[in-house]
Amino acid sequence: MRVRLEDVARKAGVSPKTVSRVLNDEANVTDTTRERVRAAMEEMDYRPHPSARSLAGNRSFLVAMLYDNNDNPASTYLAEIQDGVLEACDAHRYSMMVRPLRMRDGDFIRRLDALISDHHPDGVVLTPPITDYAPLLKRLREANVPYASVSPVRQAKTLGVRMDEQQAARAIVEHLLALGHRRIAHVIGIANHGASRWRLAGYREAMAAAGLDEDPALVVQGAFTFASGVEAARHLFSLPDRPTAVFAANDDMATGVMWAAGEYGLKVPHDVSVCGFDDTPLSRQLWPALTTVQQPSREMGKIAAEQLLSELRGHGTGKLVQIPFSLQIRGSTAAAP
Amino acid sequence: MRVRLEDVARKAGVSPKTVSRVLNDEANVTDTTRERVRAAMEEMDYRPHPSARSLAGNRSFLVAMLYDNNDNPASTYLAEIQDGVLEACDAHRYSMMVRPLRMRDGDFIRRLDALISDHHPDGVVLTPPITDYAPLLKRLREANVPYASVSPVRQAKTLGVRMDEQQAARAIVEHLLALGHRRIAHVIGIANHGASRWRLAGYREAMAAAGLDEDPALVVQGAFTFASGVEAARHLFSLPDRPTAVFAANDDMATGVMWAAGEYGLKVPHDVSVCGFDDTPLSRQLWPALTTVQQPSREMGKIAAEQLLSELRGHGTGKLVQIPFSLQIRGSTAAAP
DNA sequence: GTGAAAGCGCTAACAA
DNA sequence: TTGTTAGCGCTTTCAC
Repeated sequence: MRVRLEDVARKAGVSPKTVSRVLNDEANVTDTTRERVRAAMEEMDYRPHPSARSLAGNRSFLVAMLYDNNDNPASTYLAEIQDGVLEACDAHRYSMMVRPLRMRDGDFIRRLDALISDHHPDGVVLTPPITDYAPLLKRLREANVPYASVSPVRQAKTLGVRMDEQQAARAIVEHLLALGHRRIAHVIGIANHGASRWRLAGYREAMAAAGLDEDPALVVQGAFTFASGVEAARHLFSLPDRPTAVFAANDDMATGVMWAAGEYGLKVPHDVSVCGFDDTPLSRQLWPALTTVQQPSREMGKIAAEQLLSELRGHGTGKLVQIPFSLQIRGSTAAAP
Repeated sequence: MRVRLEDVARKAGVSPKTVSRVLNDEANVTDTTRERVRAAMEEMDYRPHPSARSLAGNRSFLVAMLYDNNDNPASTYLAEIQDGVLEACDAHRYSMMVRPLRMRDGDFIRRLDALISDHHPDGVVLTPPITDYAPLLKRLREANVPYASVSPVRQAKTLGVRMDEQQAARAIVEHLLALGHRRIAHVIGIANHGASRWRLAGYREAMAAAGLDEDPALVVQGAFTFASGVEAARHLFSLPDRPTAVFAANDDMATGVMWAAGEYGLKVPHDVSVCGFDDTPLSRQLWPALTTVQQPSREMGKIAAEQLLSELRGHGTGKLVQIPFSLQIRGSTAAAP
């Protein structure tokens, strides 16, 4: 019925252990033997039994992707990362499982422990905002489970992938400045998220470089959600001297800003320019379409998983890869009125 | 280190086999013995090793969720289903893996076979549109892999969950009729998707019941994407006698219709009413917010997985569960001009 | 109702 | 460089 390693060994005229060596790319096999075994595997369409492998070898060939589905309004972001992680795992014949965890819940660590003792993942991929949740990282190190992160805040000794969000934010604000805007507002994301901090810092950097003093009334707190964008914008548009442009820390909030503009009878981009960050599918579907920063989430997930796998498989060592950003200039930004 | 079944047996003063019986809810254990074993498991925080279980027992305790990420523009839909499936699997201590497959690709079946022989899932959950892809179903039956579906077209002998989409579509068109609309257009989804057929049928049923003859010019083909909605609407709005309301077969297309309305200088809902189907997060973020049909995707994923699991675990038999729909009346629909 | 022995398919440790 | 032996943690089969 099922082709076993032993069957391949018999066919290739070697011992089971040698087949195992070939299967695991171990040393100490001559090239000719290796080839002979490979041919036999191919011919018999041999598929190693994952449970037998992990039981005997004490490794699971499993990568778990951890995320917080509470603090992530834009689930397309996670879906794209997941796609990328999956692609990388598939390519290396690892399997992947997904694990929602909520930082706000008291049983975060208990659930993490359950994951580890139930499934024994060889490593995990962390997504914002849990990339920097200290109790999590501590527990992973104690349990000796390697991890790679997408957009981690602390970057020393961390594997994964990042983008220079601060530079990207600065660039998009400079785009507004170049259009002649001077009263530029910013809607901040959830406090303590790395993304919020970087994007705010980029905004400040651009404004300062243009010689503009920060008007505290123009910097308002949001929470990455559409509703928080609406609320923030209502505040901004009620100001006696309202902004001519709003840079929201993500696309969902930018959408909320555009909604609020409608409520106040302001035309985008004629009366007010609006831009966001992320380049979610939504941003292209709005009218006018949203100027934003492209984040290649899928690619980032793939890279993070690859770094983890290269760490696990011992080929050299995983790194923290930095990828470039790109601005998507669309209809929601125009010259200052 | 790790607590094994044998350790539990020793503590409870029984044989390993008896612990195994308790673990698997088998018969032939007295209640007192069962209780004693349970207590020992609890006390030692025993976690069975999944690989050992599946190697010895020839089952994987694994459910795979299959989807086509090609034909699914709204990935939040899949993400929500996934969340529900995961919840159900967790509750029954099954693990879940996700598997993108593309009907358009030639290697669909090869990739399915790879999934089966690599991971041996005990069952799979199917999502639209692959719920009715004949070669897939055939292969699953041959390989003896049970499946449950979300919104399958063929419903005889199928496990899973469904909603009466035709009635829902009829209801939303009746809402437009009640507002005084008579020239109501419909934008169809991808041909052959069950969703497209049901929603079109509901539209026709409502129009016919209102005594209105179908105007073929008002029924146009789309493809579930934003862009296809724009294109369809441009055609409709160019008509000499344009519709006063448009029912698009999903929210993404409805968004495209709203975009096109802007291009033609038409105000929604003043000049034209627009409604969709699905109640994606997007639908609440538009301005005006979209009238649509709520589909509880997460719940549907959970129910489908539960039906599969109840089939797998032999507790009675899985069924095809029908769940109710609900209309979300928002700002994009109003009285006919 | 319960237990003893054998073995699932693979790899670790050691030997040759 | 290659093979042998033992065993991973559980379930099966079959005996009691």
